Amino acid sequence: MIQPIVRFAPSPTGRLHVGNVRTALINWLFAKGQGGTFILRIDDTDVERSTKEYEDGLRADLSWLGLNWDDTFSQSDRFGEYDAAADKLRKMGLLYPCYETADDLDRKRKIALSRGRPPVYDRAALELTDEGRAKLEGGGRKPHWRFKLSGGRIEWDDLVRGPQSIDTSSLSDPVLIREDGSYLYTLPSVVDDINAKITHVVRGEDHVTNSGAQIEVFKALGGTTPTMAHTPLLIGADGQGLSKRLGSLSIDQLRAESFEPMAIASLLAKIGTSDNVETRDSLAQLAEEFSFSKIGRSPARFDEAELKSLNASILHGQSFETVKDRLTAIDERAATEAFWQVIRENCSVLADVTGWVETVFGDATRLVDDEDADFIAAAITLLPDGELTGDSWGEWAKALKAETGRKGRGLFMPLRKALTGMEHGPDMSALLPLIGRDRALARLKG
RNA sequence: GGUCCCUUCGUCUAUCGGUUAGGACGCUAGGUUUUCAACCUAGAAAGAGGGGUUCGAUUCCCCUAGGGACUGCCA
Repeated sequence: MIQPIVRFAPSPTGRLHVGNVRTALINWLFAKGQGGTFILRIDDTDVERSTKEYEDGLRADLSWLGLNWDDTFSQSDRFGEYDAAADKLRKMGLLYPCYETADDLDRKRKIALSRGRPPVYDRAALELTDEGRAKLEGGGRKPHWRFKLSGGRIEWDDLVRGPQSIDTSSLSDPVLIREDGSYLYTLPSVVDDINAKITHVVRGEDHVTNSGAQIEVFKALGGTTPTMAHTPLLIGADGQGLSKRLGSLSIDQLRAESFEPMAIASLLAKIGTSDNVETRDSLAQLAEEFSFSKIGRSPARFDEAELKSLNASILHGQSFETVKDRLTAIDERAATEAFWQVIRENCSVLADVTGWVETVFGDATRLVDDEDADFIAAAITLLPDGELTGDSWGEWAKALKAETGRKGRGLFMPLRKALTGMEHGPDMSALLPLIGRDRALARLKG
């Protein structure tokens, strides 16, 4: 098999969100699993909405996830190529000028809809005479340009959806060039795919009908049509489309919330597939397991709770060395091996350490029930002398048991609450040395 | 309105006409741990509804319902 060449082609008009990233990830996993090439193409033909900041942001997001690209380029550098392709289509009679305004088109659509007809462009511009066109242009009107669809059926074998057949007569001729002369993504995308020798176009199923039209453009330009794969879209935990809640699911925000890249990658790679949703250590591992045949046809559910639990399991296996720098960034006091070993089991995201820093080193709120007051008083006098060690907790509990007759939960829970202000948390025998003698006494005394 | 896609435990899914409908996560209970977590064991938990075809339908066909996508001078 030839090695695949794929591309991920975001528009720098916003930050990457989980839906985008899933497409990027699937492209990457497929390419890398086959020893292929992953190209990052910046679709910035819409100069109005595209910004350098978003472009930088999207590169940062991909890099953070480990989705490195073998090659990258921007469409804004390639307008000459698109001009040449447009000329070629014009000469073939497949690109024709239209003079309707956006309002005109909107009105036509509404009328068609109200009559129960499909809102497809009526090709009125094709009826225009040379004189008619000259008159419009004389009046200062500039055309936008549409690609003339064949009207026949377009068929392809989709790697995810199987055999596809789209009737182009039910589609509007796509606008390739805006009135202001700028390109919509349809033509540049095809030109670049041909030029970069893209073998597989892998994107969300919201592009299925686009693919139908684009296949005709591929054929018109004499390029080989890439193999298509359209993956089902993501939906939220509530079963609704994700698009409505993009903001809360942007990659930079998940990063800010201190999620692990591999938790995100694992979840996005596994949901909607026949594999179990579990974490993997590396993208390479995910790539090895990737196959289009494992991807189902119904929408994949992205659940933040599931992400959190995957994240926790990654964190629990993380060595101190791998998180040391990030711990230091959160709080110097958290950056010790002993501290990390004790509290990591109680963190689902790394940012949770903040709470444990407070519990261990800060001002933990003392919690003592009235009926335990005497018991705590006894505990103060029986706290082992000298520096507290891993054995101190056991000795202390033993002494208290002998003194007060308490045992089990009634013995240790009042101590835990008095020392940490909580009913749960890491192992007390490990926690006690970290809290230290001075703070322990201060908290017991209140 | 039209076109396309989808519907199996709470969730992600397996099943290529005959199965006690399997697994994973989650959940519940017990064990273990002097908390929580982790771990071990056990358990509850599913074919959207209605018609066909067939000796037999989760599986094939049709209808209905529900969900998703597209129907842009967005990508």
